[in-house]
Amino acid sequence: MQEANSPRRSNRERTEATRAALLDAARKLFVEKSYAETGTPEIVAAAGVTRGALYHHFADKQALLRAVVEAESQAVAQEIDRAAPEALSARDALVRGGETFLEAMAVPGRTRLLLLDGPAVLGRAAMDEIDARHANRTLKVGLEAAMQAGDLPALPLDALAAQLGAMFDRAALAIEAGSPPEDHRRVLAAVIDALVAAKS
Amino acid sequence: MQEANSPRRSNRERTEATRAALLDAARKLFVEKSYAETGTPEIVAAAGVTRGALYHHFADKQALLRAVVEAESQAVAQEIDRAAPEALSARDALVRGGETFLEAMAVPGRTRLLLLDGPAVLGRAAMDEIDARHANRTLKVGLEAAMQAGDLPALPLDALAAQLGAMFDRAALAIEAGSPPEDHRRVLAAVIDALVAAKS
DNA sequence: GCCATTAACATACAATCTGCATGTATCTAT
DNA sequence: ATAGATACATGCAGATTGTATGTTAATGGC
Repeated sequence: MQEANSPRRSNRERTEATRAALLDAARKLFVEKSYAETGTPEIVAAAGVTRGALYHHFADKQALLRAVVEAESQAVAQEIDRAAPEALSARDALVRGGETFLEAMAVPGRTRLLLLDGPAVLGRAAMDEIDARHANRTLKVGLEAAMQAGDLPALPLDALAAQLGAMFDRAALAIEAGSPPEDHRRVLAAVIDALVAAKS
Repeated sequence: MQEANSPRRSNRERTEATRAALLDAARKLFVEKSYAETGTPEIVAAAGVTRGALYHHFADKQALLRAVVEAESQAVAQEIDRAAPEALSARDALVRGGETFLEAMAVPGRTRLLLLDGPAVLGRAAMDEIDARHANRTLKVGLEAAMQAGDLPALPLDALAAQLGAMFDRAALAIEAGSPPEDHRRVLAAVIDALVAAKS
């Protein structure tokens, strides 16, 4: 038997603690100064481990970013799922989901991680794959439901989800840059309403 | 008197030739392997100059990317301007401008330079400033004309231009990634048509 | 036409950084 | 209890960036 602090920790505990410390430190620094301007020595110092630990748990610096991005993307989707009120009109569900997305993306650093460094470092394809399992999935589900309910015109689902998703992304980016949030929300709602009205 | 080739060139000639060689080489390599994975030694080798010349003409590697991006952005806007048919309905002008934009962005490397590495390395604010003088300017002009003609609902112009621009950007990216171009063009046109129909 | 100045490079150097290879302590399974 | 795997720590090699210093070629007065 040992005290609860450092000695005698199981391998699983050690791994989890180290990975968490690395992810936290990396997230903080990537957000503060960008991925490219953050060195691994700085990350491990902030995490209180050595570079050896970093390269034991992650193949390279890029894999560390991938893990950070994955977690962040998942967190955003979770907030959207949690806020889903279930019984709304297709239109309201889409607008409501969009609002929640913008709120979730207002968490400091998320726009940089998910919309700038992520795509540039990991590539568009990798980001699409991640997004398809998270935020963009929620959007696609909403669009599909609306379309089948006849509330939206029949359009290619993937293309529509991609482009509407891009609008939301851009709105989140612009808002963080100081653009009036109300303007962007109005435009988003107007586009959704226009599409719903065009359901011919 | 000297022969026309290398000796006895004016300073202006030397500068222009060197800068052009560096920009060409940098563009080629940034597109092939991304900004981050291209080293300055490789760039200057391809350009046939030394790193001294590079750092004489550009403050740093980032400034070189900025120059490449600036030129690329200008080229896209120029193609759009050139293709503008002047006397069309607001709706047709927007759709036509969008088509031209997608064609221009199909030039290899443009999506990477303008939509991935540019924003990540130079920052969103810097890219917005560049875009505001080029492609996004043409979009904004088109939207403003349509709005004043009463063909579009009154919406915040900057936000609308930003978000529609994001849709076009995303379409360009998706098309390059292999997504069916026709799907994206249909969605783009559907959104524009829906907005025009909602002009009330 | 000469000379001082400046522009346009070339070269060498210092500081980092990344990824890997090697070494060591700590679990874990048998 | 011991063999082997896991989780690190440390040191190294190669490469990269930006700068400082040196050199050559053009330019602008006199």
